Amino acid sequence: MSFLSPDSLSSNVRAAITYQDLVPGQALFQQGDPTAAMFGVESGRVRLSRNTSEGKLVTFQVIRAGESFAEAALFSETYTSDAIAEIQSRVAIYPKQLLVTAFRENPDLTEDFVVQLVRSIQVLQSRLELRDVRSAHQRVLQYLRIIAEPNDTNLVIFDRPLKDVANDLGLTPETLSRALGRLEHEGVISRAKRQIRLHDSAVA
Amino acid sequence: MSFLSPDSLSSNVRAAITYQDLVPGQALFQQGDPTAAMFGVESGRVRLSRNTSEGKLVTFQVIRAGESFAEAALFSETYTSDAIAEIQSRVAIYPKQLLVTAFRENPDLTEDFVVQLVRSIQVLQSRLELRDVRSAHQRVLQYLRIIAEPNDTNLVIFDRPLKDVANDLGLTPETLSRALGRLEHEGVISRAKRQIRLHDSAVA
DNA sequence: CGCATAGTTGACTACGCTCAACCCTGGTGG
DNA sequence: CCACCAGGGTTGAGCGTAGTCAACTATGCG
Repeated sequence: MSFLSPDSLSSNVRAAITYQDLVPGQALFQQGDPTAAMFGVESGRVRLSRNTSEGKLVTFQVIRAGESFAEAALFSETYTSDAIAEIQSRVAIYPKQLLVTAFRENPDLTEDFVVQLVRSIQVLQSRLELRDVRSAHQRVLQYLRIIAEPNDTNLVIFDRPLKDVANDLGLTPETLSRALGRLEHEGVISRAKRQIRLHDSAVA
Repeated sequence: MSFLSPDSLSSNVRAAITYQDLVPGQALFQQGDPTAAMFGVESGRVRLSRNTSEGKLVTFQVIRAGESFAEAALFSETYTSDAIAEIQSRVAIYPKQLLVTAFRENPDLTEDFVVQLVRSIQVLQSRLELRDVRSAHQRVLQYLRIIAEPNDTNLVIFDRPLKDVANDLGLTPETLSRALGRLEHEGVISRAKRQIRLHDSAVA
């Protein structure tokens, strides 16, 4: 990614970046914590989520290697969600104050930063839109289409348990399993464990 | 609001701002249109929404007088949603290129802008979280709590049809009606048409 | 006064959730 | 090498709740 790549930062900024390793399930920060920094995932996978009062887990975004997160934290007093490592991960820490001052001197950096924010908004919007699809198998199909689109290849490979995917979709694992089964039965997709191929009939 | 208030803009920027009046139902822009500007609502009410392939209407945000919208458009090629006037409205038009250059010269303005973006993200996050509450009456209650919180008074007054509110919540008007009826019956709220009072038992 | 729209209520349906049992895989240790 | 185990995934049965369709009332506006 271009944003926050080493050569886009001045040396003094680069020097202030530290790193942290996280074990699976470890929290980097929690909702309500005072904001101290934004982060980039060097390796592994971090989930931004929140626990509702009813005990449900709402996932806002899943951050993978090369992506940044908690951009919004730079302009907020506290974090608005939890950040949990789903697997062993390594994150880069960009101290808040440091970046804010860097932005004031470097408009290009700022612009890249804003682009990231906009991207977050768009991700959240599609997630919200997805939730308005009531029928489980339509929602799953839509989800697969969204994931498959960028690659353009009609292949979707999940790198995490289907039960997590189900949760992202606002479904139970059982319902997701049945939905996938039905889609396969209808000939819309074919699948081998976590690899799913969308047939042409799924594009329509 | 502080952002884009007249005195925070240089005179040449101010001069380039134009205005447009919208009749109820009129679209200011539609998803896919090339982005030309961001906007502020001078008076009236504008809805940012999208029509799904299944014919549903997903509302991302409702913009009221004094608020700005389509900030994300400044850093995107096309608009990602429709902007529809829900009632007679007047919007200020801030041309894209103009603002982008203004940002490069005015870090304070940029920071205010970013704060707006962050706010959008937080709004979307709570909307998404709300959707994870399955039971209708719990969801409605949660929604009322969120709306009531800032004012701190336990009174919620809707300025638009309940069927629109229902749609925001991902419910049908019938279900919302029943949910409100039930909450009232349980003594959690009391209501007179579109005015709703939350009782202390609703805070828990 | 009459029409259109919003809101309410009722009966029925359908779909996803819950709970439970079962299979399958990968990993661990004897 | 196999026995065991834990977690993920699948399948089944039954239930509950929100959606749907319809009829009716209430409200606002010409």
